[in-house]
Amino acid sequence: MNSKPTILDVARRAGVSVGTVSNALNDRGNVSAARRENVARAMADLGYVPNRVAQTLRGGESHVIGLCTPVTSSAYFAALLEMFEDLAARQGYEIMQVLSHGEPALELRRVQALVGRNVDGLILIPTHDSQATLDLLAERGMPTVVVDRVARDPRFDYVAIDDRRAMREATQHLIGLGHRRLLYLVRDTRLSTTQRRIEGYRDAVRAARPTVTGAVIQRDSDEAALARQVADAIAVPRAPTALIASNSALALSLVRILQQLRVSWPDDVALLAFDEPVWAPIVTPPLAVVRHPTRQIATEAWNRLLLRLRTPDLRPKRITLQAHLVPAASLGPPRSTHRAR
Amino acid sequence: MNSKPTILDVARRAGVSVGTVSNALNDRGNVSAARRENVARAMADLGYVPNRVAQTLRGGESHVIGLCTPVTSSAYFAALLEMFEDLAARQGYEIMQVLSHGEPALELRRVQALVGRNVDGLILIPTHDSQATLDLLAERGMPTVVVDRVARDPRFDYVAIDDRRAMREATQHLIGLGHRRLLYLVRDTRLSTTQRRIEGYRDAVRAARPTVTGAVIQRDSDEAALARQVADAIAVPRAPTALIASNSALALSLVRILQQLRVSWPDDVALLAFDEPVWAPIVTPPLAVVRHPTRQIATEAWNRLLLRLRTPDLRPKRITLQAHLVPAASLGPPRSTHRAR
DNA sequence: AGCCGATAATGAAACGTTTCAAAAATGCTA
DNA sequence: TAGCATTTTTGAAACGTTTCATTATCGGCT
Repeated sequence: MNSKPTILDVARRAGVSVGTVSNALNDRGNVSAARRENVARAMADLGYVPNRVAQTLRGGESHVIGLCTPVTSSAYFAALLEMFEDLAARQGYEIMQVLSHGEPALELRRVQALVGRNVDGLILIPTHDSQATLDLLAERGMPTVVVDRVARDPRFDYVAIDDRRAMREATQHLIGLGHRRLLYLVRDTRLSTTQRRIEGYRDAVRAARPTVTGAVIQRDSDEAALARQVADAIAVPRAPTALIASNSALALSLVRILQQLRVSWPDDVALLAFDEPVWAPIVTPPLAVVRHPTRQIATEAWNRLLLRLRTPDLRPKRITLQAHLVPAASLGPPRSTHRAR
Repeated sequence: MNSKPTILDVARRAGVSVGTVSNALNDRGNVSAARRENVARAMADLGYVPNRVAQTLRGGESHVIGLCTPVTSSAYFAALLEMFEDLAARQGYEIMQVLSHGEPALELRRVQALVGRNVDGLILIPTHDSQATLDLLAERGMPTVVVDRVARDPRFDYVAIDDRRAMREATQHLIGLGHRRLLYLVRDTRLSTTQRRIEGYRDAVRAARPTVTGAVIQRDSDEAALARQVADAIAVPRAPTALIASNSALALSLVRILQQLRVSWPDDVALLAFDEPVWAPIVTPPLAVVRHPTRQIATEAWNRLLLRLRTPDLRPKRITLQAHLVPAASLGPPRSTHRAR
């Protein structure tokens, strides 16, 4: 019990030197079939499991990839983790995940922990200000792929969706349906993701001025305050006829708030969410969303990181993916148009 | 760039020996204030980060806790991970998560990977048959807390909810509302969690026999097949008046299916889910659930594991927590009773 | 000034691998 | 069978820490 046989134990039992065991283990050439056989048996008998820690210390490669995300409770991040873990497992890597809770200082500490553990590379979903973290990583020459959410830093690879375009197209779609007064709900305007989405939104609104107006409401996670704000925005005479939530969590809040206010969609307002909550198809009526290409993001980021591990001085690259509108019954023409018919 | 200063570099720069740096770093006694100061400055200048790998190799403790779960895309597991990560970060640990996808063979391989990485301890959410994994862990004397889902193995600590009781009480509640024909949808009957829930369900049904009957439908993730089965079950003359889904994913499927069949709740059937999907409050009408005490599970498991790390030969213990019914509008009296009024 | 007991600082061993130069064994050829 | 070229095998160094037995330094007392 509690035995941890080492390579030395194996060597003794097989009657060979540690060097030979190591060679057999990593099947390098130069080990005769007989020895190889002996060693294999000895390993099996003892239940030997190579000590990755020692391997790492000696060899320099840990075969651990760090993953730093704000949280995991969001379905999007959980899905990313899951995909990375699968990719990793297939290729002899482990994932070590660490949470920043969106706070720069905490992120730095947690990433430092990863660095101290000799991760081979890192996938980072940054906070609104990851400068310190990025500086650390650049200084250490840590292979890193940044996903989403931050102004571009020329030292790193990026995988991101084209938020601006996706949001512009979504907004145009709403305008095309006849909506003239829009309202966009966002949470953290410090995130470049949010900023780019707002830009896209404004692009579309601007192009249709002055007929179309687009407001933005910013709120942290205080749902009660958000509820008041939404209630106010909707109560005015020329109220918005289409509401857009910038992510799933916000969409959940918004739906709850509208239900409480007894505002229904698409009759009273059209409803759209950026990011795809699992429950989009089952609210009544179903919610239209802008879908993240999650799987693509994960594979692109992973492939890029692995490529960079093999070829460290690759020139940093930005990989941009497209997110698309998935229409559903929550979209409809504005009420006035509706009536006009 | 790409510099990885070691303790030796720090020692040189501070003009002391490596031993002293180590002492200063882990502030052990016997280091004069002056030296301590020097060392601190040298570390800051060089951007020194202790190499955890070397520490682990020498010291035996890795300060990494392994976490093996079936998936992360379920909100329940994602929440557990998140809580563990927070607890870990606070106490100088990292979490290394690994996914079994519910397959015993894969689980074994992934857990072996964790063992090879010298994790100090392990939190395991088993598959339907984790015997091989548990044997491995027991043999290595790996401190392990098992969460949920498996027949008890006397060698390990357990944290689980009282599925049987929770399900019995939930079922009794439905019966109390007047329901006489129940239908329980489950996914994997090989999981002891599922089995115990079914037992609880049967307990309640049996106690109310012969007035009350309770059927069970088992289905893998094939939603189309499930849809047919549900449609059939509901089409018969004396159809069930209350449906229960055994977890969130199943609840999502069920809601979708019922919507398609244009069966509404609570008028046509009462609806209840074991496990709490985020969307429970926003489907119309809101879904009643049996809520997992997720936070409690996480803290109990974590505390127990840390206790066991400090005191290895603790006697294994089973910690049982209660899950409670959270009523909502999806529960109502059966249609017939309804009409009778 | 010389000693003594504390307190500080040092340096080498050890953790479990991999790697690599060197030694040993083997096979071939003449 | 001696000599040489290969192929196997070996043993020790190295990775970056911690630990611990030694040694050095210091302050306080006679």
